[in-house]
Amino acid sequence: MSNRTSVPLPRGRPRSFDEDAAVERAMGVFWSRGYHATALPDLLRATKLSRGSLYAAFGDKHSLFLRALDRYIDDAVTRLNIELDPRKDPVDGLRAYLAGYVHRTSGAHGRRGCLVIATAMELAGRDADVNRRIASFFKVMEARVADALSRAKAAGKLADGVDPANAARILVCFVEGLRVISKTASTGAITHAAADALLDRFIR
Amino acid sequence: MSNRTSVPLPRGRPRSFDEDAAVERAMGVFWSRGYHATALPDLLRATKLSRGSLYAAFGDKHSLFLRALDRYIDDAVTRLNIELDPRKDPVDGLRAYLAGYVHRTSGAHGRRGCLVIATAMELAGRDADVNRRIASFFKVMEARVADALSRAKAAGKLADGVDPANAARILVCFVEGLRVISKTASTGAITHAAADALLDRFIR
DNA sequence: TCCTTTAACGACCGATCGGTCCAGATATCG
DNA sequence: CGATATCTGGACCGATCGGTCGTTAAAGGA
Repeated sequence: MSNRTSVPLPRGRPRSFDEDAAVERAMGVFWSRGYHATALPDLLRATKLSRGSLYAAFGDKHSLFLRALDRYIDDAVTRLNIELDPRKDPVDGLRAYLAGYVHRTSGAHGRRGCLVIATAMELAGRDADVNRRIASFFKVMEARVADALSRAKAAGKLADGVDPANAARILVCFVEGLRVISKTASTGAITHAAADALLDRFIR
Repeated sequence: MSNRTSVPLPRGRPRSFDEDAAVERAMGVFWSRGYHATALPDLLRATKLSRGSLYAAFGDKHSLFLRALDRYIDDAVTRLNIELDPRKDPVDGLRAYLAGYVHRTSGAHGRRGCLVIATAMELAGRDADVNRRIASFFKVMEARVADALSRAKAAGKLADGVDPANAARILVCFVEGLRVISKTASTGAITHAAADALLDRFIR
């Protein structure tokens, strides 16, 4: 059973560009420049599309931005699901999670910042679509971390008196704060040591 | 000895508006909307100035923004110096510091966000003037917190194995991360509990 | 009171914004 | 091959951007 949705077969000239690749390139531009500072010509240059093609494919700048943001968040959630996979050791997972952020906030990587945070600060207050996506992302991340901490606690690996929910919020705020200060500071070994020290306060 | 700098006395019509108050109102607009999303008419409405007056007084939008950012940072550093005053008990100071951020990130306050973080994400990568100010601000904050922690350690109030420099970076990242997630989430009691739990891991 | 000096104002500027539309190219199908 | 459908590039649109400048109003000093 091909042609599942009973849509008539396309007849004319087929699309000659990869839509997902265009979204990814657009994501890169928004990531580097932010929403307002990204002008149409920037997006056209990055996607190698003409105005007409871009508007036909994506509707408008805002819709393309949402596609790019979704892509960025999907990537992050995928990474999260791998690092904090319930089938793996939760403490190892938390170490990998923190190590990932330390790496991503070091040097030039760090200075590029984070599209989610930049968007939260630039648009979340005045854009319901954006707000929903970002609130959901932070919620998912905190839930994944809390789950890993709960499993660690059940395995007797948490220090006395550590509450998984509180510790999860602490860890999430820590890594997001890392991304903020690494926009301007070169956070190298100190950050690595800080991440280790923080986790060591929680595990037995 | 009046007229110290041998500047000729002003002769014509004196300025009829308060420059500092105008900077403060402009700061509020940039704080709420961000740099790029703030248009001249927004600033004119907020400051009750005409285009001509605003440009005569402040040069251009970017210069006015730097004035506003400096004002915001000065306020924050002043608060920091009060909360973490070396003459006061360092642990009380750290509690006040965290409590201030918890309060400032709750409810509607939280959703307004933080001008420093928003600016870091929006402009720091491409604006050296901005980058310098923000890097310096984070450095000052981390230094003040580290100093308080060092004093606490000297007073025997720190838990075993806590390094003031690492703990300072952790606390700064935590509070900045708080500001990020509170842009979209309503962080109420959980955040308060998390802040308490974090500090309790460091003090004896 | 008159003159000098400066602030205040808003019309106006070129550039650029996001977005539309059309003419021409091109690929597929009957 | 011809008909058809879609893509492609860029001319073009009104709106708005940040910024300038000539005019007017007002406040001393002489």
